[in-house]
Amino acid sequence: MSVKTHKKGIRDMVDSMEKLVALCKNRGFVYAGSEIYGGLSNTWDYGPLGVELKNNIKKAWMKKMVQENKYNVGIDAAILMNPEVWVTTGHVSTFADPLIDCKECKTRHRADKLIEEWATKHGKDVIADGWTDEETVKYINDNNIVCPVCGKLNFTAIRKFNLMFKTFQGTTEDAKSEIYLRPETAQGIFVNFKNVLRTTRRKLPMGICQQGKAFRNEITPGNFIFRTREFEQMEIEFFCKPGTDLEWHEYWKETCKQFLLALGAHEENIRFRNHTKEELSFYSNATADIEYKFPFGWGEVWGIADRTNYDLSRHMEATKQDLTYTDPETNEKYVPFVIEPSVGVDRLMLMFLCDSYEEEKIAEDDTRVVMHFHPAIAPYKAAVLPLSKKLSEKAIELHKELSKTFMCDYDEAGSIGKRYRREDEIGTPYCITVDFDTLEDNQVTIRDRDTMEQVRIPISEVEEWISKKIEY
RNA sequence: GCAGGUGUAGUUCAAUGGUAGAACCCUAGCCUUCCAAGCUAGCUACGUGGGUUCGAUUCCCACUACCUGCUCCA
Repeated sequence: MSVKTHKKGIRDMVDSMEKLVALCKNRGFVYAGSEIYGGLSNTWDYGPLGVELKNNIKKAWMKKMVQENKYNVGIDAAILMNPEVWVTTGHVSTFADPLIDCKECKTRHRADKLIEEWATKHGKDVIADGWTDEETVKYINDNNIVCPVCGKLNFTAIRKFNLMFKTFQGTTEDAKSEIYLRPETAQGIFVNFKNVLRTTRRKLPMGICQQGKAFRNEITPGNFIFRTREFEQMEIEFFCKPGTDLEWHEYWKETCKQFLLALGAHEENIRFRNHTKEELSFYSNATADIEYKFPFGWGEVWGIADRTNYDLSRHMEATKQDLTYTDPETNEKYVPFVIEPSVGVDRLMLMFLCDSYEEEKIAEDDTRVVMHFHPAIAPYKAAVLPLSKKLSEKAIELHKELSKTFMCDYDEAGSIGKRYRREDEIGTPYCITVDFDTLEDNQVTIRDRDTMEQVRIPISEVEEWISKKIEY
């Protein structure tokens, strides 16, 4: 994978998210959700430029992970799944914890754990798991179980935070038709493992790739599009032979990193963080996060986890289906181990927005904002700018032609310098100027956003020239 | 969900118990032959709902949204 870097120069890190959020809103990358109704907490809508950027990132991922990777194939599973899936994964039970807050010291506790801890201390053996809310509250009050932090007995009512969004399938709203919006895309891959293996006639190792929305009722979302309740994931479940998993884990760490670098991310803003033994899920062999240095601190962008054979084994238990793989050469039979590189699209987009942002000081009292997107992900690849409105006809003709191949902007309002700046601010890498000589020699000037260099080439070569530049 | 702060055009800021001004941005016109020129005109705001009041953007309450701290993670 070749690595292209764009102009680094003297570059001010976005010191506050506000500037970026303002730019996003102002130029049509990201708007606050449901704004004219007073908004809806932590929902964001992607505008005309935002959707281009996001789609370009998704396209790039598909290209690198599916099209160019010999092991991988893609699928797109349904958001709605059989609710039993989430029972198997533990999402139903784990996230139905009875939570109470102490009104005195504002700490939060699990009501059942509170009782069990108290019981243990008092030499009793009580399992409060599975009690009704009434039973739990009654037990706490009857036994005068106080807050372990402040020692007072003044709790809120029990609340259950289920991380999953619930809805109903069919027209009746009874418990039987209750289903969930998926809290992760991964399970859509696991339940299709057998289908994909058979229909593609693949051998292991094999990866299944998927992009799609997932929904989580996070208690604390925030930081713009970094953590939202509705988000989009790009996940690979990479199935391999047990014992080779750590090797593949390294392979995917490197592949993911190279992906980011190929799209122009600054290496100094990226780091790996390996999960400690305490952090690892009980079933995981290893997990490494790729973190990015956001204006608000280092944040996880890409999680690369070794999930062992946990998921497939659980699904085998629950469904009694055989999800083992038989090696066609050795006849060896095993439940594949899984490496899961999982990245949030919205986070990735935020990362590239931050990483591309530059506030360039031109004079004492004059700054311009330049978004240094890699041409591959830039919303517009080029803009056609007639030097004068008298040249509109020629310019419109060129714009129409180029638009057949890639997203191309057109602007004839205001001075040429102003238009350059407008394009700089939305990250358009190439500005094509149609001038009066163009009418004579059929050549145009292309200006590079990062280097400010200009080339003059025949109109007939423009499309190929730019197409070459946006390769990745 | 809890605590603290904030809420006036797209943005940054004013003023006011008698419904609001500016700059930048944006739009249109004139002008303009390569990096924010100029001139003219124009568009656009008191988060939402109650209450007090003759009258509320201003005072009070509730809600909502955003920012900052506690939980979780792509």
